[in-house]
Amino acid sequence: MRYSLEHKAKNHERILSVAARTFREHGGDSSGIGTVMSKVGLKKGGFYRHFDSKDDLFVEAVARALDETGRALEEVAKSAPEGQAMPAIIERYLSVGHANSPGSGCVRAALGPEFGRKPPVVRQRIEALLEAYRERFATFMPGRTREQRLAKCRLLFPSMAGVLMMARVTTNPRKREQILMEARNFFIKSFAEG
Amino acid sequence: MRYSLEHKAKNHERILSVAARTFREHGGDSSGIGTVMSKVGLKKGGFYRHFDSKDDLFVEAVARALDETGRALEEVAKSAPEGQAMPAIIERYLSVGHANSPGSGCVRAALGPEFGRKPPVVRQRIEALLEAYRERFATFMPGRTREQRLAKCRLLFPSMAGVLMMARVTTNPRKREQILMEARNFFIKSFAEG
DNA sequence: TGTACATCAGTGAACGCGCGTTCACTGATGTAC
DNA sequence: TGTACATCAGTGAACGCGCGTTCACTGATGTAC
Repeated sequence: MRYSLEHKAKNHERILSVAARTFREHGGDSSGIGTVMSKVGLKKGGFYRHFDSKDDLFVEAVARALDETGRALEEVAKSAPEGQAMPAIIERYLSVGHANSPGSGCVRAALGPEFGRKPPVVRQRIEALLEAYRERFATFMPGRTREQRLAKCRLLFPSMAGVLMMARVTTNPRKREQILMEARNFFIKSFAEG
Repeated sequence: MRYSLEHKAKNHERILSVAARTFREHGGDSSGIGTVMSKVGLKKGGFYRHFDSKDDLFVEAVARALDETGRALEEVAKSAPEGQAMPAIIERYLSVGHANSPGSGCVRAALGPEFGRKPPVVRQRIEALLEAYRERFATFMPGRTREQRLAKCRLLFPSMAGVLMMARVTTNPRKREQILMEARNFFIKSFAEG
């Protein structure tokens, strides 16, 4: 049977949303199309009416994840006191809550190494998404020129992603909190002041 | 037929060495036991005479990788001029050469997110390996107390791993070099001086 | 020193399973007349 | 306004493939006598 345009758009959204979460939780290589589709309530055969390939879904899911987490961080920044946007962003990024919920968190810390293993075409699409993300956050970054602010973003977000990713190895919640606290202090000192 | 003890030890080493490379190059989830074993020149059925499970191999391969790269960085540190050990380590870690060869590079930047997805028993073994690694490099880190030097390692290595991992997304070699250069400057200023 | 036997690294086949992708088919909806 | 037809989201089955793990079997080596 044929379905309405809204119907298709709604399912497209659902696939993206489920994929963005599942990929971040279990890794892109370990998340099958069949699993994603059945979580949506569809059969895996229907997948190719929505996406060209798994890599295509992967890029779209990364975009979706960056958009979700970017939006959340922007809100944090905007509701922070005058001049405290960047510290607020860092505090939130390096929070225990973020470390404990990879499925709804930063896609770099969850899938970073996979990006570099994708074929060049895919990598370029992801690169463009990350570039847009930096543009989005350069606004909140102190610095004289736009290029300086962008360069700081190019350094801060990957660094924090590395810390978050490694904090997730620790099974002990106290150690996890301590690592994150030390990192928050360091990055706020290095990027949000002076 | 039965084989000599040296024969077994040699094949055990070969499996570890191939796995350490293959896992870092393609990801642990995408590297099969069959592939690893056939690269060694054996059939996959023989794998379980050497390791309990794939997760067991994973941990041993991580240990192997940390040992290889740790050894290389130690040499860099030891042949650096007086007081320049840490800058030398940072320069090497954030080099184009390292970014271009994940298969023989830092296992954090190659497999980091996978660590956090492993069952607690596996994660604890990896945590212990990372702790030993920090102890190894705290020696070269400036700082008054042992705890201070360890804390700096806990921050520096994950941060650099994040930068390296994200630098690998860029397809453009010039951009890659620039990101790494900016990061080298930043981390040397933050960790190797003052 | 020589013989009998136990060990066990490696093989080859099998287990059930999920993978990404393709495709003929369905039937309600949107479109053209 | 009513009818005929094209569209296409979703199904269900199939494609060949590799996955992690198990196991009966092999035969040269190490061990015990």
